[in-house]
Amino acid sequence: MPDMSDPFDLPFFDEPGGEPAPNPPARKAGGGIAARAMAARRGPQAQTPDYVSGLNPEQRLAVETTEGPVLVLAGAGTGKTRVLTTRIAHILATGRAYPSQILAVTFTNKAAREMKTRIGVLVGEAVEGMPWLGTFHSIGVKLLRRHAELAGLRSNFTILDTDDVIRLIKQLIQAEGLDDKRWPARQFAMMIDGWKNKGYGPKDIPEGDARSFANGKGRELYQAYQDRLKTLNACDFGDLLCLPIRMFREHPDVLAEYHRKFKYILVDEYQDTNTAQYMWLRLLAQRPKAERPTSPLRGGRAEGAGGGSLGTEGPPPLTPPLQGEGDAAASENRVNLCCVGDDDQSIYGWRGAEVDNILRFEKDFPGAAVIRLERNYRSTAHILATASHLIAHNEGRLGKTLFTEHSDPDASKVMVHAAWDSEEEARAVGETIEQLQRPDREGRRHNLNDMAILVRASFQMREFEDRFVTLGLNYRVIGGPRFYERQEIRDAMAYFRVVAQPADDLAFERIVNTPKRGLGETTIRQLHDIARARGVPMLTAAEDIVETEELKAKPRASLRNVVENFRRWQKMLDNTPHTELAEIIFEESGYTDMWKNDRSAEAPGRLENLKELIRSMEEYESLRSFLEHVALVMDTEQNAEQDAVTIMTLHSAKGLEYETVFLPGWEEGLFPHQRSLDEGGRSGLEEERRLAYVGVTRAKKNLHIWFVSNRRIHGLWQSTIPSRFLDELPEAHVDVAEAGSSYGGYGGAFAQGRGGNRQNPYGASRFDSVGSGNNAGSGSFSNTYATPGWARAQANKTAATDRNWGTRSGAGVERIGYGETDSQRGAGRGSVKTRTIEGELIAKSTMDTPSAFSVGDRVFHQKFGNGNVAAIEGNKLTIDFDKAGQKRVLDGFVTGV
DNA sequence: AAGCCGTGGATCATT
DNA sequence: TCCACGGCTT
Repeated sequence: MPDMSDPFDLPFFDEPGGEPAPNPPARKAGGGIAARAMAARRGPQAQTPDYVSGLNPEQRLAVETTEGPVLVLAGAGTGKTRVLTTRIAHILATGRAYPSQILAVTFTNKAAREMKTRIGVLVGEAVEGMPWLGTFHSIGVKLLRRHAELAGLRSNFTILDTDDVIRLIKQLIQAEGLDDKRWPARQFAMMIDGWKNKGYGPKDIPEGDARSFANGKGRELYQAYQDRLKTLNACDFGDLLCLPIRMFREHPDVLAEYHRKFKYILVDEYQDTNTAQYMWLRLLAQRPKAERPTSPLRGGRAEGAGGGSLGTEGPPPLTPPLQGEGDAAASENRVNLCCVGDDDQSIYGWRGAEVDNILRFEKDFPGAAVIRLERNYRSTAHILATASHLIAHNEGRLGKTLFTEHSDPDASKVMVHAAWDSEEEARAVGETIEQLQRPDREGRRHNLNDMAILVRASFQMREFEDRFVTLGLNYRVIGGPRFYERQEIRDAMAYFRVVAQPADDLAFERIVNTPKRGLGETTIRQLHDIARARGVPMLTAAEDIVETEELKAKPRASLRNVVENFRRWQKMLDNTPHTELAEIIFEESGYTDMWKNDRSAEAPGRLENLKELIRSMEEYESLRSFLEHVALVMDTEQNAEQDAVTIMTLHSAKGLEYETVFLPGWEEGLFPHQRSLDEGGRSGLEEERRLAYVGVTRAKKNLHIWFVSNRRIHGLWQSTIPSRFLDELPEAHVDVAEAGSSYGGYGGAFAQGRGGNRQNPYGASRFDSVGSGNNAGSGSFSNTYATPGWARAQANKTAATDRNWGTRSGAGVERIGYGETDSQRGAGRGSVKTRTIEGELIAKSTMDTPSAFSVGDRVFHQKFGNGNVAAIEGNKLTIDFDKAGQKRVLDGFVTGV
């Protein structure tokens, strides 16, 4: 919600004069929050309010434990949002607080929107009276607009997007006389973001970080960046968190004001909080008398250099002991903080999220109630068991086990499928989807809207798209380039920004020569210099310079025109409807003409987007409030109108659910992603596993997991081995699909009914031979292994497996979760009936893929011809080719001669 | 101002 | 392999 035009709370539901609210609001006759609250008070224990009646006992506990710190561990599909919204409704209805005394934070705008809507439904009222429900960033903006001067800004400051930031940093790098190719601005922008996520100001960054960029001038550059932001009266996304923290630290009186104000604090997706967000929360949640002997805010953290201070001018003091509210009643000191999250769904560590925040909650907030929501309402028992079994392989969990009370005897097991390569994978998934779409015996069909393909990396999407286009299957991709990131939208926004904020130099620079007006680099540079020298905005500098002889006639006339345009539009700002003004700006600036004259394929779409932009502006009351909205809300609603399969990454699937979910690409290197393992080690692997857990728990009824044995990565075909995660699935709940008839993949099966599981703490999850009298598809596998691919896979695997058993296991390599049953292994190995999946053993026991070749082997490569193996590194061979010289190739591409 | 070429990079991606 | 970007040419 935009509230730039109304920087203060809507008075409507606000607490009278900021005084505490011991009593429910008595104003506002009829309906509404107040009336509900009154009703609730009339009969305190008389009856259960209907909003809690549908809750299960744990949920109800989470809703009704309003006082003191509470951690709600909400497993996937356990009604997390319901608890949060009901809890708020409960607080309101029982008169514990006014809407404006509740601080509720989410990570995404989508989550905030959903909560607003749902609270609205519960309390039967639009939730305009919840002014402090929003994302960390939007609440940060609100705080900063109120207290801008305390943060060194003016209250009409600009929020820069990533694009602006990069351009600004680039200028700074060049100004430092550094090579902007050697030191990419984008990279530095990311570093700054990382620092701000940790709450580091320029003074606080680790020496190593400072040295690693810009010839060791990292710190100076960061400082220069902050200075520049200040002069521009601007801040970046990180500042929206960091500046309020700094402000609270430096102005305890202001902080105390908010301590008095916020009676209840709620946090969604707590496992995703980063260090800065954590500090922010701690500041707001801590009460003067709370005992916090080891608060990290006081620099108690080992790695928190300089106490994690944020200052740009000198290390800010450690949080002073907060006093002055001394006489408040003890109950006033309770930290009524409720954090809701799921440590098992923490998948944003790479973005600075600290799972540790949630793991540490009970230590941080002594006496915290921890409530576990484990009753799952989403998935079948098979899917839940699969998810639980998988995630049990992680260490350092708070520990939850999802269960369901609804068992469906007809529920299908989780299916694992194998395909030869990714193309076949796409084809097979497409086929399955088409099959599901056909009406079943009872004439029901599966909607495409109820199916999703969740990939690990976005490059996987293309193959599915290609295939679906061929099939004429509707699909929608979530997470592509976003609306507000499109060039034409950014240009348009830049025009608006210069009109609304004449000092916005970055916006000015962006469009001063768009469309082309003959204002080239030299003119801009001149403007820039003048503006800097005089300390005025570039627009002002431009206004001055056109009155002089400094510019040549052409650019001078052109620039004069630009200045006149902007001055005119600025005058219209207050007395012209903003959508109308927008159209005028597009017309008069020549911006629409620019695209009309553009004959490229995208041009019509861009014009369409501009119209869409104007349409979306209608919802806002002013240009300013629209700008505020866009700065914070970078996404737009997806139109879910037509029936279509959804394709998206696992990351963007968090929080969603589908009847049927496809999880392709479960191969070592892709999932878990190699880079995660390289950079994150064990914790990287665990985060990947949580990602797998998120994927599995998205499915309500049907789950299909796929892996292929050949995948093209960076243009090279690589032979791959099944993901270790496959092996971590519980055999009792998983079936391996038989090879599909039409796509000639290879299949496999679980050994069922071995009853084993004894040696394995998790229960064996063993892909094994089918030749042991199990039921699954008896006898139907033997005819599908005629493809060359299968043969090759077998050959490679056998060699690798032998090597593996011969050396690695003997060398004490960890074999997680494997029952040691040699007889089974012996039976399976080498037999034709041993399914590919046994390749799993390799993934399990070794981190790399041993090659089937040895140094000195004579080999043949299709492209390079014959050669000798010179070195082996995993599955990568260095080969001296007779003709082509030395090359590094993957072992899958050569054959022994 | 448009087009060609060489280079580098290539998980996830909110605000 | 393939794309995007920057620098260069025309």
